[in-house]
Amino acid sequence: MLDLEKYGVTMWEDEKILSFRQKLLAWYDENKRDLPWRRSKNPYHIWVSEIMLQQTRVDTVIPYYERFLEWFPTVETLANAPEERLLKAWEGLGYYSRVRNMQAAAQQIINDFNGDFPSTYEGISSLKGIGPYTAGAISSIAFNLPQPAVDGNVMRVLARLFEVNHDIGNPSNRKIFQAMMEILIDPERPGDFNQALMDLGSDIEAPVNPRPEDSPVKDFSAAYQNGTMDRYPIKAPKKKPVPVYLNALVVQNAKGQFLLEKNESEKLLAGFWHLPLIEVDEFSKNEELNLFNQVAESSIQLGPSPQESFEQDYDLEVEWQDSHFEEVKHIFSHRKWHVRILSGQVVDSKEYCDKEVVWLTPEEFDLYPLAKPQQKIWQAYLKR
DNA sequence: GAAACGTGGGG
DNA sequence: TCCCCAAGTTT
Repeated sequence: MLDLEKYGVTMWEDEKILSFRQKLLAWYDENKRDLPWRRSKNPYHIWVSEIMLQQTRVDTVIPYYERFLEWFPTVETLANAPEERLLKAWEGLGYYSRVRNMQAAAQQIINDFNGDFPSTYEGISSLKGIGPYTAGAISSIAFNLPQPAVDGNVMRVLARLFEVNHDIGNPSNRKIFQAMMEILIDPERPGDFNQALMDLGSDIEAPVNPRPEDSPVKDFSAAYQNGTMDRYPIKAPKKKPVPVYLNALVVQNAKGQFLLEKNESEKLLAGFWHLPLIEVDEFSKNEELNLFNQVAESSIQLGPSPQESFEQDYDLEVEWQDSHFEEVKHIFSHRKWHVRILSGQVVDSKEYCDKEVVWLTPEEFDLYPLAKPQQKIWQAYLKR
């Protein structure tokens, strides 16, 4: 057992702990939100909701949750879903490895657990994509096991209750909050206790504009009593996304079809389809001039233009258009894309290319999973 | 342990 | 516009 005193945390006496549980759960019973996944104890449903809720708001999740269970009503249907369908179900939600990991976990359940959702903390933890938070959440909510579910909300609430002087953004400090929760959690209603803290943390004890005076447990809160609410939780600022400059090539053939390519990367937006993208160091002001006037000259100094690289890589001959499109910007957690659109008509195609490409009419776009940047690029193209 | 991994809402 | 944030996990 972790020695909390070593981390400057003095745990309450037993009596105070009992009183806290009572106060918090009474508040939860009166104020809990009516959410779709709270009407179910089916571990598969709880699992789907918990994965979707990772780093994602409740309002965003609800429609995705409903549709996901229609498309994949059971672990088995999820295990056997084709990739395109899987990504389509998650299209727009972000952090797409979540759904890939879910499918891998569904296959684990079929193969290693005889198709039955594991009912122990250890078994649940063994599933792909389930870390300590999610294992605790499913264990406590679906199986009534006394396991803490320590997420950002819980750490923020606890940091204020106990004036914890450790950065909640540092993963190694998670163990402090885990140890506190192991003592505080209500053994009779662990799922409700965990969810009560999360509800409290997402609204009344929100990260910005909290209303601590409305908290049902303000009498327990050291930070509230000492007037130090603004100091907690301690959290280092995040790094800014790194700018990336890209040219998107929108090329159309004689049939009015556009070239799309599957992202074979295992990383960013893996498996999604996109208009071909060519990264450049930076946008230069004379780039547009290069296109029409100075291709040969610029090639010597700057290397091939994006258009030349594209025609070479895709074995196409393209007549480029002199169109100007609005720059598309898209911010990821770690990158900021600046995308310029270049458009043209295919003059000649060698009908061969080593990339996985497809020619689609705009009506057919819906059949393929397209992430947000691509949707933005297409909209900007249409606006012209 | 730091970095990668999406997107949308709100001040 | 910019910045922060949201029910994290994997590598």
